Amino acid sequence: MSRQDLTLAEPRTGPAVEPACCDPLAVRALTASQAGLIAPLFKALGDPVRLRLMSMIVSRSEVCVCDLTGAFDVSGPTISHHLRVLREAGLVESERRGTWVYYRVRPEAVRQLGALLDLSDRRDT
Amino acid sequence: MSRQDLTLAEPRTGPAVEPACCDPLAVRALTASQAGLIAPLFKALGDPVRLRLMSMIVSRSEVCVCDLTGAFDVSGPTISHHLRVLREAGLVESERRGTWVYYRVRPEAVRQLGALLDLSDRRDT
DNA sequence: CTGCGAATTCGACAGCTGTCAATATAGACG
DNA sequence: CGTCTATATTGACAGCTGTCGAATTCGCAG
Repeated sequence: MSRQDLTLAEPRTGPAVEPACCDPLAVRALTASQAGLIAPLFKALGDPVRLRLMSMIVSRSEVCVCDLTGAFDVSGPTISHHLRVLREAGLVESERRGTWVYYRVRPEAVRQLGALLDLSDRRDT
Repeated sequence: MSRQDLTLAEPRTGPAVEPACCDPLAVRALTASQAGLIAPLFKALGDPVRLRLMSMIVSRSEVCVCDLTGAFDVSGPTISHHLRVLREAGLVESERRGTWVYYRVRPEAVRQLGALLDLSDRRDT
């Protein structure tokens, strides 16, 4: 195995996933352990509200929650819930500054997923 | 909007998503319609069994179902179910050849997701 | 301390999802 | 035809998920 052989041994404390995990899917199939670590990240992106939240956070450097809640048809608590899912997946992080809370993307996490989907070194097609 | 302004008007018949949809998340946030089209693709990858199935299919040119079922702890019908989810999301396609069924990746779909996660032209970080 | 606005947490509930066993379908081969 | 094998579909069920309103926490300004 190439970079790291995630044995899933040590109980992780940090946010869900290491910066570099696996070769692109095109290069080498995932082990069950690897899939178990990475699937939750895709799952977190698998809801339209969360995907759009994510896109709003990624496309800016930092976003105040107060700017997010207005952009959706769902309630404040629901936005909070989705932000929590993204945060616990390790895709974003938040910081309170006074009254407001700001969200930022965790670029390593996004890059990891992007790298996984890279088809450039596929055997064919 | 850059390439295509998905109005979600016409009732789609084909597999869920057009080859090119949106700018990378880093460039421009998704509209609700765009998010509604793309989130199901991420959702399909958001299960460990499906992610691993996907990785096995992508990393080969073509895979027989008979080679997939043995690699998991779950039953045959469950594998069939997950393959269906991947197929209906438009991530893979299948072809029957005699007794066996072969699955192939749909590279456009994977590339679309990968492009979405590209952070290279972000404003900062 | 009191009150206020921003954000989160709690509790509830309808609907979805992953799983299996049982059944069905589709070719291949006599 | 009839049977064997490979996949898929069906039906059922426990557990998860997205949503809301109500209650809570956290800073800040009086």
